[in-house]
Amino acid sequence: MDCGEHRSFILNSLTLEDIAKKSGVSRSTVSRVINNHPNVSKKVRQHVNEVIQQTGYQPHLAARALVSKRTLMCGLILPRSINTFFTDPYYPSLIQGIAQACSNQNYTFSLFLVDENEDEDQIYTKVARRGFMDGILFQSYQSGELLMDKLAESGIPLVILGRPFQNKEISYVDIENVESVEDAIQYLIDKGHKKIGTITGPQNTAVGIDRKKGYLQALMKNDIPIDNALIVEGTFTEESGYLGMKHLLPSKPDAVFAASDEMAVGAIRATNEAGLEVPGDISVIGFDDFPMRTMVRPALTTIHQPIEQFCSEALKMLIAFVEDGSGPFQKNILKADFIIRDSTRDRTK
Amino acid sequence: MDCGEHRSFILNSLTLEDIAKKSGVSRSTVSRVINNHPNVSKKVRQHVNEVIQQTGYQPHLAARALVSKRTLMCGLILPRSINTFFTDPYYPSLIQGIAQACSNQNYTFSLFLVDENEDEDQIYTKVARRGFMDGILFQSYQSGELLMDKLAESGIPLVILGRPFQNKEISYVDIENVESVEDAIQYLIDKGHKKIGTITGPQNTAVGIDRKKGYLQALMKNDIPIDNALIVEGTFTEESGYLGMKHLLPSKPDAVFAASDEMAVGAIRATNEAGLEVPGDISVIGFDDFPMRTMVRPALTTIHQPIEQFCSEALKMLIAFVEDGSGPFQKNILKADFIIRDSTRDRTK
DNA sequence: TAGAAAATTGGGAACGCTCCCAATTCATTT
DNA sequence: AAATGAATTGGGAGCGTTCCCAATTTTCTA
Repeated sequence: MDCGEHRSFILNSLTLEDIAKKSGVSRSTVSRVINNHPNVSKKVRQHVNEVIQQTGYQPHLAARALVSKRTLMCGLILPRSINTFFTDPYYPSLIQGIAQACSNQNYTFSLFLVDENEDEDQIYTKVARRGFMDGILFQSYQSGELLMDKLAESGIPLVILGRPFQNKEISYVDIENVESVEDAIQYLIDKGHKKIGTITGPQNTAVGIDRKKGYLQALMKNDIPIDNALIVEGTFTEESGYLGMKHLLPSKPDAVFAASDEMAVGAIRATNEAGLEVPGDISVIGFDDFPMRTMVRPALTTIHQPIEQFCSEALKMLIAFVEDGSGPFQKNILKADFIIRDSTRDRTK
Repeated sequence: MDCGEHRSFILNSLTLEDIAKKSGVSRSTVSRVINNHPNVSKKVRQHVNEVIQQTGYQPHLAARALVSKRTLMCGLILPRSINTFFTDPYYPSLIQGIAQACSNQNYTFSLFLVDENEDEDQIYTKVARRGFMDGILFQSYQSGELLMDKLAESGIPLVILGRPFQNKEISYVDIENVESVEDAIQYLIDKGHKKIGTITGPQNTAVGIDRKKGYLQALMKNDIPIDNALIVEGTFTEESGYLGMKHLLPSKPDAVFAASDEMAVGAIRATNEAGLEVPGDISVIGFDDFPMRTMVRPALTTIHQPIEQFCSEALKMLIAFVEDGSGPFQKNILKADFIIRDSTRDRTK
């Protein structure tokens, strides 16, 4: 009778009923044990747990999802444009952060890379199917606005990563791009810098736009005229920072804010190649402070992007929507700290 | 009666039965239409399709999975070590490739980033749950062998990306690392290079080991003594290529094979900084040929990693296992072509 | 045009779980 | 010791599909 006793873990396909029989209780009781429902006597609970342990039983997720209307899975939608996805450490960082957050919350995430000009309907139907994803995390990107609207309209729990482009009533999480850059530029001004340049991010990204805005606002608040020769657009890559700085050097800036650390590193290289020193001749500030760029010399003064917190906040928001229904529009803006290291110096003394 | 006609797409939760009623046929017939079963009359099929279209009906995936025992989802397991995940363009490329392959095959993939020293049991139970993933793609990495064995043992369809470390009977797909590097080194020898150095990949990775092996074998076949001063270990990053080349330069190599394009780029930078030219003074060969590193000057002679094909082969293999059961151990080794560009030159004339 | 064969259709059962409610057991009170 | 109430337990129904088989309709053949 008990011929299956010798732990056949292989392709385990026990059901609740099997466990029930093995432990001499009912299916319902086993279910209660598994889901930690209170109304089970200590003795029974322990015994059932032992049986579960030794059989290696695992509830069938599809069956569970069918009745509970919850899959504990969420989708992460990212644009798949070659240049950003590979060269910008932001995406790997984001993926890592979301993976970590999901792991913490016992969620699983599926990654959807959408071509910027892919058919919206197609990806929409792929993502928003019933009994599939509990909710969607959606990286904001310019050409994704239509898809974003469509998803929002469908009623599936949705949280946007980074602010949407058009101002709309879809909940999102973002960081203080404008304010933090303003702080950084103000710091440069306070420390006696007179010609502050910037290598911006791409102006078709929200962060690219916002960080430039922070730069401009700081200058304006201090009545410093905007000099277009001190502004150049980059693509967040080291290479573009290098080229951007080469472009800026003839205008003789005494400080440059690069909208990413990668670009800052490139900018420093260009500066050195021109026979100038950082921070001796030019102060350089970056943005991101991701772990892998911390061992640059000189250590970068930069703005810390709280990516881990960003991801966990986003997921928490999403899970709240899943559990309580998408409430009213919410935004969650995280502080980004300005961190002073060795690539800037005080020019007032 | 027909009060729901005005397309309430929002939170669509129609069932097969609803569609059946609306189209005046039975649930079974609608199911046949949806799954393209042959036995449905043309007229009925068209009518049902219309109803499906205008209601926006989508089958409930959990319900479907419950009976069909298939979720059309697969897991991709990658190690989450900071340095490789962020700095090596291989991982983004792989993720992109798998995403593309899955999209083509109508699969969805979930990404699992596992800490190198995470509890195997925990991640195992996360991944190998019933009614969850149809199969698993598993990036080979040294400390992942235990988890890999465990998954293999569980009977879940499994394909390893890159060869396992210990030779075992688990199906995998790989590229010809050894052979392709041998070809490249042979080319250098044929073109009159006398002192060929290498910047290897990390020797705790299979590709790092294999590419070094290719280098060594080529030298041995040509009776060229191995000079340890001409061998240095890198980490696949540009920085490590730069440092590696600095280390090699005192030995005056006339050619260097770097186990990744990133390292090759760093090596060229170090060469130039030392006042030497590529390929004038030193020939440099890379490995990867990923799209984002093609605009380097001089254009890199390199070995093309067929990442797209690699991913699609892996997924095809996995799907075959899902459909027909994991057959006997298989390996699928893809050719990696040697591509001659401008970073090497002929020294025989 | 009857009868047989083929094509189409409908409904029951099952997948493995959760949830509800009724039944049972146990502890408590008078 | 009986009555009351609380804690525990078991079983039915249902989640939305697919699959099987029987029933019905259509088409074909003699």
